[in-house]
Amino acid sequence: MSNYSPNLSLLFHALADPTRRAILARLAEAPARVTDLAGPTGLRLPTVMRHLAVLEEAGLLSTSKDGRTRTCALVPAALAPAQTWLDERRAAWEARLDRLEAFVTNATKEPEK
Amino acid sequence: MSNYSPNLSLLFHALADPTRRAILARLAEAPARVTDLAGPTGLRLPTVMRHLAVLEEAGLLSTSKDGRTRTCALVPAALAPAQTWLDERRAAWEARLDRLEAFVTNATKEPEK
DNA sequence: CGAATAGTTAGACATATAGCTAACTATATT
DNA sequence: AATATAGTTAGCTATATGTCTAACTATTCG
Repeated sequence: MSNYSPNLSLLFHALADPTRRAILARLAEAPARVTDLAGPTGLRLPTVMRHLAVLEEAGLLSTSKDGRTRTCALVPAALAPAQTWLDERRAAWEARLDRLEAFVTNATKEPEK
Repeated sequence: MSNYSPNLSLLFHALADPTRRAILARLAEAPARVTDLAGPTGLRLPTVMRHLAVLEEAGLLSTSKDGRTRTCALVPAALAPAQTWLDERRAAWEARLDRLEAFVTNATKEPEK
């Protein structure tokens, strides 16, 4: 619909993979090199690189290369759009439910089926 | 790593598609039949059904069939795991950043606390 | 009954995703 | 200079995803 938002799609897609969430968890402790991230996951370097590319496109991490090593670091603020979306939706949805319940409660006089 | 959670993957994946988010937005107004959901999206019924299956697997909506029509309704509480995950991560990540900044600041100026 | 309506199932198809190996570049280390 | 280390690029494979059409199963209605 008119509610199109490429950022949200990239963000949620990036977060939808357990390996990527594991990478983020690892980076929450400290910035790390690509090899450091590959170790715990048991994946090959090129595979990890793909995940890093997805995370970076979503804005969730930034990388910098120094000599032959690339260091990856979290970008905490990148979560904001997802949080905002969830907060807004949930509030709206629950408000709707509340109104519905109020309506049903008021209309308790009609049996059916 | 050990933080594996299939629910989160299903949830985030379900939310990663703009069409599915549009369906959720439509359902936020009121429960709707499958055909009602197909209309605005411009998609065919089978396509919409697939999206509904994804959303239902993620727990985001529930459906019930009455006669020949199926009605879909939101399950607002289903967003909770995603919200919790985001809140926790973001808090932890920013706390880490703060500690880092404090460290850098302390390293260049007089120590406090 | 017979036709219209709502949904479902099955299958085709193009693209995307997640993983791999092999081979290459660039930087340290010895 | 020779070798080891860190990363990158290219390309293969299998599976998943999003979309469609066609054909089938109810249900409802004139």
